[in-house]
Amino acid sequence: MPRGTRARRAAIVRLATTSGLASVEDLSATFGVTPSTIRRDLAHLEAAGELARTYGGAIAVAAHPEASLRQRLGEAFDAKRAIATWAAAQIRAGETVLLDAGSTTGALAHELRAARDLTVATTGMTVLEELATAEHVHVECLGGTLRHLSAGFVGPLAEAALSRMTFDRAFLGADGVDARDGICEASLQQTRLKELMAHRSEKVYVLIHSAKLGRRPFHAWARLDPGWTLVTDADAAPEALAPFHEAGVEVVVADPAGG
Amino acid sequence: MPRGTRARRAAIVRLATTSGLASVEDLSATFGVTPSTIRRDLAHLEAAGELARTYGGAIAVAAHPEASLRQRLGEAFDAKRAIATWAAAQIRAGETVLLDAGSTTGALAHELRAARDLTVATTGMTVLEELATAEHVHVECLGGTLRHLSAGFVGPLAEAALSRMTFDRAFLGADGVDARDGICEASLQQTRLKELMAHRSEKVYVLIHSAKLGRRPFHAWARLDPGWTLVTDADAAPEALAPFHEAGVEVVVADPAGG
DNA sequence: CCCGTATTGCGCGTTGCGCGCAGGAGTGCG
DNA sequence: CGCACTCCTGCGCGCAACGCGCAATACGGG
Repeated sequence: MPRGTRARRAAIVRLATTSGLASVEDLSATFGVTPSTIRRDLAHLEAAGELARTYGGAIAVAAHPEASLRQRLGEAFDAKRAIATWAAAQIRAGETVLLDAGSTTGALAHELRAARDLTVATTGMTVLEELATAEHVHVECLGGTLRHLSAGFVGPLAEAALSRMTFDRAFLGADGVDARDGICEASLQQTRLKELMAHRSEKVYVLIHSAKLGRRPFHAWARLDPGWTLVTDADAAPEALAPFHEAGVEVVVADPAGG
Repeated sequence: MPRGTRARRAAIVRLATTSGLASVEDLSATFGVTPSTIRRDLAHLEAAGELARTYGGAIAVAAHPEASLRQRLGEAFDAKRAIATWAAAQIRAGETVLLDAGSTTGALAHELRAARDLTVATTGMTVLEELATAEHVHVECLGGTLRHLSAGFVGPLAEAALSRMTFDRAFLGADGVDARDGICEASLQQTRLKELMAHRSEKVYVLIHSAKLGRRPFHAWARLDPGWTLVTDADAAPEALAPFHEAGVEVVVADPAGG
């Protein structure tokens, strides 16, 4: 193998997956080889499933990695969909609901795309992306400072917007949840916002997949007033749910079949 | 529109996204139209970011189409990049800038992803998506009611957030622009917001690709105070720019090479 | 050293593509 | 009702990109 072939093909994949698109002409100029060679490279890479050919170039098959969020969307997909399906079924026509940031609330938004006569307010970009093309859903973004890690909004603008609205139901996510301490998050800014969200809503649901139950990864807590509902998936261990029952929290285990 | 065009294009998207791949020949046979028509359909759908063209057909774009990728697939990419590159070069370290909703401002956001010591406020989802993973850029979302068509925010929440901030520079998009009347949009809600955005900013730029110059597609206008700058691309006809020169508007023609 | 394998550049014929043109269907207006 | 306007459609043409075969070249093992 003439030297550099392997490296060149790897570089083509890297270029294509970072910029999304790569043209035969550009690649040819970049590597100092003829377009024929590039075409052959692309044919190889396409056969290997690393790229897709286009007219005049190649396109990344799975665009940017964007690991953190995409992976979180990927993991526990079935559990999140089950939770989201149950949550979506609680919502009545004409209501105004509040969706927190996070992948589980994003899954809920996905279920609501076909809804009509519904107002959704949110602090999460995943929710916005799901509902961006949902023509018949009225969407209010609360705004605020973008937290890059969670793709959600926090801070004064979000709090100010919250003070101008109330909601029939709030669906909150969490990094951890405890029967007495409430919701656990990485920062007090987030927990203050979640407390506000809960206070502005008639009914509060905490959507959390079973692996996060009982976890206490951080030390900022949002206390919740009695009457909230914990929604989790069927993999939840009974002993993990017991403290919530004892504390008088309503516990819902979402059926994967979509009940 | 001859009946069925809309339905056929929707069906093409469905076929492509379910089977992953669709050829021009097959589609032509399936719908009983000529390959030319299918190619035009695909061109439309590609510009809308719903598909990617391949040699002889089309391929489904990833489940969650990456913003920047959709933009590259979309129309007038080179022009928008040229405008965005010039605009990005105007911004100084430590500034706070305001980015309107729209694909051109999305392209500007793309150029700012690697920036440091910069605060970006925006009403556009394309901007948010571009900067979602830009760790070192401080992003403020103004919030508001989502306009599904333009993927931007308008209304009271956005206006309230604007009243709490001021900016060094504002970069506005437009559906049309006129030397005397200012910015043309589909609704007065949008134009009022743009007027507010302009008033809250030291320097105002209108980013608009040349095809929109002189177009008056709607009848809601945002008047701009003197001193604003029109930024367009090299395809702009001199006679289209003349009225702006006469009105004392600073006109910038962005060099595609990236000057 | 020799040989097999993989790669490269080049020229060829083929194929799909974009564009311009003309006709037709739907829409809004006087 | 006619008229202008817009959008979609089919067709033909020039062109760009493609795939393929050929000969030359580079690398690695026996």
